Amino acid sequence: MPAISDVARLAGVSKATASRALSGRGHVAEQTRLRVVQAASEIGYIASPDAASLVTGRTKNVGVVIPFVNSWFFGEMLEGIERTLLGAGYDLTLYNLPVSGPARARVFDFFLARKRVDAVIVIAVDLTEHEVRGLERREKPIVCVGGSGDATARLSIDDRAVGLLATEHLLHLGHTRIAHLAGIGATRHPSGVPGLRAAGFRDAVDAAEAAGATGVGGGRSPSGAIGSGAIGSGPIEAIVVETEMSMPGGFEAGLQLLGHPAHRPTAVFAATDEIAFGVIRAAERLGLSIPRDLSVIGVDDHEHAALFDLTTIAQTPAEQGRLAVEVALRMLGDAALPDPLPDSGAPLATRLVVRGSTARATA
Amino acid sequence: MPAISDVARLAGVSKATASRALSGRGHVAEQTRLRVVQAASEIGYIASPDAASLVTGRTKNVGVVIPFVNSWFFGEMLEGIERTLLGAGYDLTLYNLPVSGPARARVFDFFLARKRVDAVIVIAVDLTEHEVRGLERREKPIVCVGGSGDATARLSIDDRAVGLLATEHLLHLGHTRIAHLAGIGATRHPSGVPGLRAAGFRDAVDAAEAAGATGVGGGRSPSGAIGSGAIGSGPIEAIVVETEMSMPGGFEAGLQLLGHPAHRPTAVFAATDEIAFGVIRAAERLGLSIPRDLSVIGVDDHEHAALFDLTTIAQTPAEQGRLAVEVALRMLGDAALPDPLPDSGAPLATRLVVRGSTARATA
DNA sequence: GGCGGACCCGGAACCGGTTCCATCGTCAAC
DNA sequence: GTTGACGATGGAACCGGTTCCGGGTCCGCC
Repeated sequence: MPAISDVARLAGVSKATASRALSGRGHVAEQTRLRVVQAASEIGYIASPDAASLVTGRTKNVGVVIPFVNSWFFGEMLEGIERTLLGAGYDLTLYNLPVSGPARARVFDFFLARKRVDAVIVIAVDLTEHEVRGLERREKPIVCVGGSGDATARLSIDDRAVGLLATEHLLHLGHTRIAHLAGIGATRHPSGVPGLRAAGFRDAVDAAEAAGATGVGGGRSPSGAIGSGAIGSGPIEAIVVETEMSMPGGFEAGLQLLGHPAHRPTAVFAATDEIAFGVIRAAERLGLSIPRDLSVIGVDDHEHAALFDLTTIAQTPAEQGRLAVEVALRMLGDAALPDPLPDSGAPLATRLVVRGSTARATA
Repeated sequence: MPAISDVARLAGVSKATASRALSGRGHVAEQTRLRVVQAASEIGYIASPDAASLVTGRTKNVGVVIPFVNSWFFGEMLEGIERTLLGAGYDLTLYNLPVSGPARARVFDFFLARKRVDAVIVIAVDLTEHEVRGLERREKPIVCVGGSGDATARLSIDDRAVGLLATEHLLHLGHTRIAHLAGIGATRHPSGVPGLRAAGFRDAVDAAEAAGATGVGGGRSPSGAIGSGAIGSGPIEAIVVETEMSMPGGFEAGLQLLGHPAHRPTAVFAATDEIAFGVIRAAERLGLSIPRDLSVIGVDDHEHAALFDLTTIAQTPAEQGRLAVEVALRMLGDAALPDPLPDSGAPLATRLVVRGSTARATA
């Protein structure tokens, strides 16, 4: 393997000049620069990133911590991150770790603590105080996408507003018996993604009841009473059920929810499109027609949403991944990036996409 | 940041001894080893992998080249690879690249050519002669999973046998009008995964026709005549249609295929479960009942297969990923791995999983 | 008692780059 | 005709480990 000293010798210059010529830092006469470049390509020289990062402290490598890769949302985001990093000349080291467990401590204390990565992008994982401190002590920028917590740069949609909008869409269609299939942990972790979407659901229901009760006098239900019981005894029948955030999860929950004819809701707000797909299949299995017997709305605009004709609230994980990388690179003081980033505080964009799975309530 | 010299000073030994004590190589008195370890943890010392790999040439890092991460099969495999690498103390650098295009050349000539990775695991990508040579020149082991080509370690199921088995399952159920929804490229690249599965389909059809024509005299169709036309004019009506290997792809193709009542097949062999899901939805959309009006069999045993009650041929991508890592580590001469690997030449295991989507032909 | 070898340890070279500092030449400004 | 700024370059230190080599001690064995 040729080293830079070989290049230097062949070009008739010193190591220092060869380094300057190849990296572009410092002054080198154009003519000698060409001679060095020529010599390098002649012997197939490729710089050793290890040697370079040993002295510069930069590795041109960022770590990505992600709880799943095998779900549409996370996979899409990972692809967006990867493309953007590659384009900027960075490597991506993947840490796919369960939300908790021994593997997590190992990744943070051993893998990420070393000097292998310049920055860390953390997806849908709440970092502990200890984990944040450990990285900050080593001056590694952290960018969080989704999830909660503070102390770091954070990119996120407004999940509470999403829940509100989805539910309002159903309410405006005249539905009064509405179920929310929330992700697991919605009640236990009110600040997590499932919790925030459920809170938005409650907001919409409460507001509708308050509006309906105007002049009649306070039929507003105590909003603490969710869980999997009914909330609100007013004109709106609302129920929240937690389920696995997947298609089988939505299917199982859907069967339970829709199987009982008497209490069957006429509309379902699913916390994710995958849950919604499961619900749709459960409804079909039970002989219910969508949207005649049941309206369904999801969140994500999954690539299969059009196939299921699913009304949903779109977000763009690949784009979010791209943004996360740009924020991270900016924190590293890297390349002049194109247009200024949106206010880092502002939530990311979402968009209501109305398809055929929601319609006016008929009952 | 503390360096090893700080540890050495604190422990009252030389850098050399400190290095030996911490890495476990060479002889160090147990007592001084403890003193060094104690000193290291006291000041929070963490070795710099850059410095180490600079001199040893090993990086404890393997590169993974994968065309998609956002599909069940690849995502699952990636998770398997990641878990195994992490367990062995290795980092995983991800290169998610389109099957062709400028990004591909960049990854191979720039990213992988540097000394950042010890080995490369390539998934479902056929390497060019030039790419293989480039890596071999730098003495980096290559492990390929799926795909075709030679010159490297390769892990793969027997896709032709899978196609054969799936089709025989349908034939034994009495179906005589069978369609194969193949992946794109099945005819153009006969040695690719879609091509091999399609070949297995043809094998089964040909064999059935030969058996049916026994004594009657050679009704065997020319097996070259596939594409999207009918193959075989004997007792078996077989057709091959290429489609995107996804649920929407299967849905579209399914609508076209099943929409025409006269030529409608009674059974479909889908090249992947995701295609099968699309076909099932298309059938339902057309009012066909499964398995009464249509039998469907897929390949993969996707995590949603049970939900769709889909008969399929199971393979285990996560397990395959684990195996790929073990082969790679073995080629690196790493840790004594548990039991010897299966013959590297032998194809990986698959298993027929019969569920409710296939049944005897009724027509 | 002498000797070979295993064990333990320190000094120093080395991996392959980057960068500080010094030197030298050139040219514009005073 | 100096002075000084600046461009171009080389020498050498340095990043943080690993490993070679050599010296010293202790033990077993002839």
